[in-house]
Amino acid sequence: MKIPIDDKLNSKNVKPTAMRELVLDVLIKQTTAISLSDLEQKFEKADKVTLYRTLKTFEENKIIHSIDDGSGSVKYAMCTDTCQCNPAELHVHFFCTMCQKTYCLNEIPVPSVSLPVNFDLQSINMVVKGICANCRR
Amino acid sequence: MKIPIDDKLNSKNVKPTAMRELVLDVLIKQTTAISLSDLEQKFEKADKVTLYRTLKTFEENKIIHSIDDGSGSVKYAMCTDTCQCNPAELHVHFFCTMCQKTYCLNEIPVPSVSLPVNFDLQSINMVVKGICANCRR
DNA sequence: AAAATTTATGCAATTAAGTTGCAAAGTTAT
DNA sequence: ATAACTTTGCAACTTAATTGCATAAATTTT
Ligand SMILES: [Mn+2]
Ligand SMILES: [Mn+2]
Ligand SMILES: [Zn+2]
Ligand SMILES: [Zn+2]
Repeated sequence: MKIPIDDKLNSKNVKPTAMRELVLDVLIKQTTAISLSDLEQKFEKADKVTLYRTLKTFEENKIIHSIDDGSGSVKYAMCTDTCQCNPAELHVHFFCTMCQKTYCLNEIPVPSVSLPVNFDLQSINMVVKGICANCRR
Repeated sequence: MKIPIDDKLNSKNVKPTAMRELVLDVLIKQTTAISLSDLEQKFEKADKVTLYRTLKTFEENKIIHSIDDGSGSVKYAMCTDTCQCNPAELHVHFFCTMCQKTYCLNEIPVPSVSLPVNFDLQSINMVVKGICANCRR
């Protein structure tokens, strides 16, 4: 199949199967994060569980990251090329209450917060809700 | 029943039924946020749906606020006396990955973020994950 | 006070997301 | 070619959240 897609998979040590190529192709083309059921609807006949496991595999291998945007279903989006998914490089996510789309605001890092004494930070999830630029106009 | 509890309910225009008094009493005593099923387990024989609707009523009337801490079940905690639940007074929440408890960090306001142009902010959910002071020692 | 109306509660059932078990199909190594 | 391992597809299950509806309780009207 397409060379850059296989390259991506190989570089993340994920074996490029037909299914994975198709899923990664869909993911790369997204401008906003998608859920498992969004993904399911992009295929005529693909099993939800296979898609589910494909997403899990991609996530484990840092091809994508998952986003809990509070909408009730977890969304997934591509990691940036340099992303190591560590706490220091977390970015803010934006959920549009009008179009229900979830955006990675890759340019906007999660601000640091000072916790009460003896509270240890592991990670932060920051989701801004509002109206996106597309819906705004 | 207890006067202060009924006062609280009345002040928020929620009719003080026996069930609501019991539920509010439990909520007031919590030091960390609790889920519907946590609440259910605090009663011998109480219907989950009644508890569910009680929480919804409390939330609508700003007696409590709900917290999506990413644990899979929504948590609830008392609003502060002065809370109007508007975006300006949102606070950070902390989820301990060891004891699974969710804390309201009422003293820590959610930091403001500057969004891309034409993105309108409605609210922010900021959940910090880590180890709490109790588990730390 | 009785009747009518509204509100709250309890039980059954449903929805939807996420997840697991297992067997069949496909792939890679010997 | 055989064995070992990986991936896929289907069925089934789990859990949180939610709805419908009938009964019970409280409030209002007559
Ligand atoms: Mn993202
Ligand atoms: Mn809180
Ligand atoms: Zn939008
Ligand atoms: Zn803890």
